Amino acid sequence: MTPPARTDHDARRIEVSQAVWRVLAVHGFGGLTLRAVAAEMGATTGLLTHYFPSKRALLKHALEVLDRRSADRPRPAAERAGEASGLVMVRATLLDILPLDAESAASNRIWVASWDVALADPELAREHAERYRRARERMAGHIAQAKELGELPLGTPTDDTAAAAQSFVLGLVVQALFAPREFPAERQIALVDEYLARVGDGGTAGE
Amino acid sequence: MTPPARTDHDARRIEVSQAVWRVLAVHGFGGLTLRAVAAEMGATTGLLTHYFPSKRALLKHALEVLDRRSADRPRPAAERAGEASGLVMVRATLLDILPLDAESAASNRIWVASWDVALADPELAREHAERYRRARERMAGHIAQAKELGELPLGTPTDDTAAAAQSFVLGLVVQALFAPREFPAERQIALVDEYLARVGDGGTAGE
DNA sequence: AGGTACGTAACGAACGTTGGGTATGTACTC
DNA sequence: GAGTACATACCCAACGTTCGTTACGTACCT
Repeated sequence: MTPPARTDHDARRIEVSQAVWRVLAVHGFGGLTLRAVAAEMGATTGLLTHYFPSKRALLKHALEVLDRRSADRPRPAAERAGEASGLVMVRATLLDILPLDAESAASNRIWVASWDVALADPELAREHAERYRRARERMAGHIAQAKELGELPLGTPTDDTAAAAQSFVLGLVVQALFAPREFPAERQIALVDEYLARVGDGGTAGE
Repeated sequence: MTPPARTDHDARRIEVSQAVWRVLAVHGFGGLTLRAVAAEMGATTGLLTHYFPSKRALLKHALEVLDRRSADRPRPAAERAGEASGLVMVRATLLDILPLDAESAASNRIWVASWDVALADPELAREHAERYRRARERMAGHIAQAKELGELPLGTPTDDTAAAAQSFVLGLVVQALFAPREFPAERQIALVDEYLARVGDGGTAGE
């Protein structure tokens, strides 16, 4: 009656998700087929259907893994910031979104590509909206801290500052993906710092 | 030898493009099929192949139409700005990108959705990169004017200011598409104005 | 009469999905 | 502790559908 657990079910699901990931990174959602995923992991479509009842379920799981990976991935900037609070943390959060290396570029490519299917599917659109809302709230927390520290002016509502900052990085991601030569890592960082400097103008700490 | 021109060839191509447009606005690029387009315009796939040799040709033409439509569409803000120069023109250019009404929301949805296929297809990616580069250059022209007028500080390179501004609106477009309730037109405009006010800080005109 | 415009129908390929078939391991029996 | 029963994991093959594409037929205008 107890599940014999001959193979690690969850581990296999992750393995499948990673294959989905690799297919998406190269061919986008238009090239995401069960056969392509199966071939990518050296298996057959029968294996896929054994772990996911349908392609849609597979897609949803892949997006969740992508989300979790984005949340759990190494955040070099945030870690270097340590337990710093306020503006330093805001900066770290923004930098960790950007496609500064090949891996995060691949992640961002998939994110951007997912907007096609997400915008055409109400449920996926809702989930995406929720993700970005949470990201803004997280950012708003750091911004509120920065305000308390006097690093940011109090004039603008925290929500607006967070929405603006997220807009800025999202757009920068898109441009960097299409023109990586024009937006190398250093320039992306410089643009963020320039942006934060502008936002920080009017703060009371450094004056 | 002269073509009898029983029907207006170019007009039909535009008609087809508009059908493509309508299909894309609802189902995204994942739902773009010849049969869907044919059904949308009350015709058959035979008509489509008569005007476009392949689906890819149809897709490329649709993207061109989208580009041209974005360039030629009514620009309420820019027109109201008239022949104003400098910062007013920068503001108008930014506002005319945003999904402030249903129609421009549909356009933006298609633009965002096109990033999936574009990122997976080198040629389309190159064309997209070129489009955004041109948009930045156009913006840079207005920014340079604003600098001459003393409306913007001279410290930051014009290219960077343009890239930053474009990043900001692109990201705002994405967030507004996914969360239209949280980003109504007024808030989008307010965020842009807030952004421009920050960028303008340090200018010499108002001091 | 002749060529253009377009519908009709069919092609092969690829899609998501389903249903066996075959190992391979665990659980129970004695 | 060997033998049986059984569930799991997976491959393999095929299903019906839908895709892009092609060939062919027909109506219409000059």
